[in-house]
Amino acid sequence: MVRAQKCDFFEEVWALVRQIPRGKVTTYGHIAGALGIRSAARTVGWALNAVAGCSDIPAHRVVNRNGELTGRMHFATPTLMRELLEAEGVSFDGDRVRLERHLWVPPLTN
DNA sequence: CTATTGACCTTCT
DNA sequence: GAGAAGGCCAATA
Repeated sequence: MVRAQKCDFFEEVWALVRQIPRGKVTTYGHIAGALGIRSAARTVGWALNAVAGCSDIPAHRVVNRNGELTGRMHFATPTLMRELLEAEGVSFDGDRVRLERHLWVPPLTN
């Protein structure tokens, strides 16, 4: 499928997102930080966008540092992201996810 | 090939 | 404490 050469960065992101347990959410910064780069959070979003609704990557479980569903506009519908999270048992505070209850930290990859 | 933007975060002023 | 700028990787124009 994807030539793991120029997109190896994406693979790492997908690997972590894929490991996110149901009913939990993680943040771009934690993913980027787990990969060794805490500043490349932007690129993390790109990786998700590349597989948003096209792969087994639950991109809806990835939110920003504030718990806002920033990428909902990139989904099929602007409410799809929230619907999916709610369907998994994730609590919402207004338009934001309760990171205090569903914040999942990814394992540190070497 | 260069410049700009993009689902962001960190750090300095 | 708040605001502004920089930085990371990749894609598009």
